[in-house]
Amino acid sequence: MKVTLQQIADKAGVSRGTVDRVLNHRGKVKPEVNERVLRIAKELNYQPNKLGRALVMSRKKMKIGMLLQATDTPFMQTVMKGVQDARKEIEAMNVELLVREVSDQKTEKAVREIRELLDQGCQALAVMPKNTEEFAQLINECSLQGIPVITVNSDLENTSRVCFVGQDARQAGRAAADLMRELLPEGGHVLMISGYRHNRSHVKRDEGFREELSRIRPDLHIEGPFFANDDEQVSFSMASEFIQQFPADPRHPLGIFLSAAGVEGTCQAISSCSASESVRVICYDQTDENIRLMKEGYIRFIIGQDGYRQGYEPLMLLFSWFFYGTELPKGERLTEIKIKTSYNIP
Amino acid sequence: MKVTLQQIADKAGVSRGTVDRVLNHRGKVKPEVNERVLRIAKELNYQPNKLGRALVMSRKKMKIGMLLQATDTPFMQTVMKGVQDARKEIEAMNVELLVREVSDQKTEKAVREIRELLDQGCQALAVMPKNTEEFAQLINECSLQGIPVITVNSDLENTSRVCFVGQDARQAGRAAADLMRELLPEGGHVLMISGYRHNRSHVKRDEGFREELSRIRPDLHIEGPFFANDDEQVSFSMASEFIQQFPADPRHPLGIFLSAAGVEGTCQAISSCSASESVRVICYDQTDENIRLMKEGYIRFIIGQDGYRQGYEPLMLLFSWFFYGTELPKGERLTEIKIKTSYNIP
DNA sequence: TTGAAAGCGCTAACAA
DNA sequence: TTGTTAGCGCTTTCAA
Repeated sequence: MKVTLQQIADKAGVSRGTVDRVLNHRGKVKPEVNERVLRIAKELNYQPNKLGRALVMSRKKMKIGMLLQATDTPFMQTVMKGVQDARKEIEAMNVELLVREVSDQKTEKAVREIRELLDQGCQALAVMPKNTEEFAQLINECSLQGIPVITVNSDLENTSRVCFVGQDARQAGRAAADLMRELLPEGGHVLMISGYRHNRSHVKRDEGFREELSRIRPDLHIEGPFFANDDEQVSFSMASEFIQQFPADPRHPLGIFLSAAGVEGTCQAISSCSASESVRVICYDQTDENIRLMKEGYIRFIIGQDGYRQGYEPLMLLFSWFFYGTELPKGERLTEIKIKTSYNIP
Repeated sequence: MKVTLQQIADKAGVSRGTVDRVLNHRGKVKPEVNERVLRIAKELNYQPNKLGRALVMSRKKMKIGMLLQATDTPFMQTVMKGVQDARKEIEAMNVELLVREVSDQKTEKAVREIRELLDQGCQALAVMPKNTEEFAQLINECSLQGIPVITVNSDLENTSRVCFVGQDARQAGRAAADLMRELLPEGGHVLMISGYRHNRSHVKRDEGFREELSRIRPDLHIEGPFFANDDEQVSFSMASEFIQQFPADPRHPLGIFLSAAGVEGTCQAISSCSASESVRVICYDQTDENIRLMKEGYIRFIIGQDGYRQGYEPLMLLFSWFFYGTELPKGERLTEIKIKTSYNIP
């Protein structure tokens, strides 16, 4: 049988209340009592019972806030699934979850949303940050007030965010390069289509890919990266031009690497050139659309970043921290770099 | 605020006890009261509070039993990690976990262990089964007694096991074939080294691999599968002979597919032939040893089956079922087929 | 067939 | 500085 507060209290000749005070550092306790209780707790190897604590906590009104970006993209849908599941669990325990979304690129809009979250009394925050100074300062401000912030998907180093949940984008780029190496013939051509020049994830993937591919396959010719700004029309043009520029056949295929959106446009280009047998595509994010295109034979590999976990884990970490008193992890919690083919995708 | 038993009781003009009786089908209740309570509960969308229930349950003495096989293999170490983590969570809630291990191939030994688990009062079971009639009957027997059984790693279809947690072995074989297709030159040679002829997972992987590879790369020459019976000496000989038999160079490599153990022996063979540049190995299970061999450059791809989850999930499912009253899932819970390269492995 | 009450382990408000 | 007590939501006696 597990050891309880009461048992410690009995052994120490004090009341439960005092033991609670000692173990949780609330209120003043006579030093000698303090020490005695601490010693006995250690002797008995006391582990607080999560359920007891939780039952009490569920009486309080706690709020967790979350800020998401560009929730209309397919990848974000995956993240949202994680958020929804977390919401269910969290709300069952009587904790409120406030989710805000910003779709445009304005920092100020995002900052305002966070302030509103704070005003509404959120005691913990999970945010997909903008990479600006103003935003970084806001996060530091929160920490100062004792409100832990977890960054999601994209990190903000050098702030006092408590941890980061997301992918190592550069390594994800390298992993793609390592797969591409197997797909192309001696002296083959690769086109790199990226997203936004100012998006760190995109750029890091590009860097990782290019640096690793030119190292392990110096014979290949790498074009780009070109930035399609998530515009399918643009990626369509880029891919079309590339395919028409270089001759290819099924035995000597071309490669296309996409570090962001633009997959649909690229595949349409391949389709309209009747080149699906002679172009090998590697792209990111296990979205429904990408999965479909892979099953249709346009995409060879998808690199996944476990969007579900990015939605689910930050919230559950904050929840457990408050509710069960678990420690918040520090530093980076890198989500798995998933390699998906049509054979291991749902 | 969440709706509680008491609120329903108030609204129905009865006591909490009666509401509990109605909602959980315990004891007799006057039909009209029964109906009224049910209606109100639905109206209010009553969801029982897990914590309240759990706190009461933690008073009882519950036991979960688990039967594991061949726990000395590296793969099983991964499973054991999952078991240990589950144990920690489960025991924190005052539920006992009894784990038994059998190392030999005897069915009767395993059956005896299960009977002992039952004698000791286990109310739920997770087992890695033997594929025998006797074992299947034992599982059916348990279900008859109201003891749910979850099969782990290897399934026993046509029994009344409540669900299965493990990999789709045949599909995992196909996934390997799809990777191998990219690694070998026109008319190349592949060696298949398997484990035990009577092990269903091994055989299914073999079947999936062979069937898919010969479909998508009919030009390749496939040797085997040969059964090494998890003996590194044997796999060493097989691999050595294969490498010596067919000429190869880095541009025209050979392929070796291992559906079970024997990886160490195979890599030693490659090493002693100085052929690491010209042999491409695909094997199973993300074990420390395999990871090391991959980092050393002997293995190109590892197909993982999420052994951790196989240890963790069955136990947590049974625990939540008993403790929180959650439903047990039916059918197959297939663990992810993970494709690992040296770029996405820890 | 039903109600009342005890109690799971913990926190927090109040009293001393 | 410490002890007492009232719950949190639920299950489970024990009486009625």
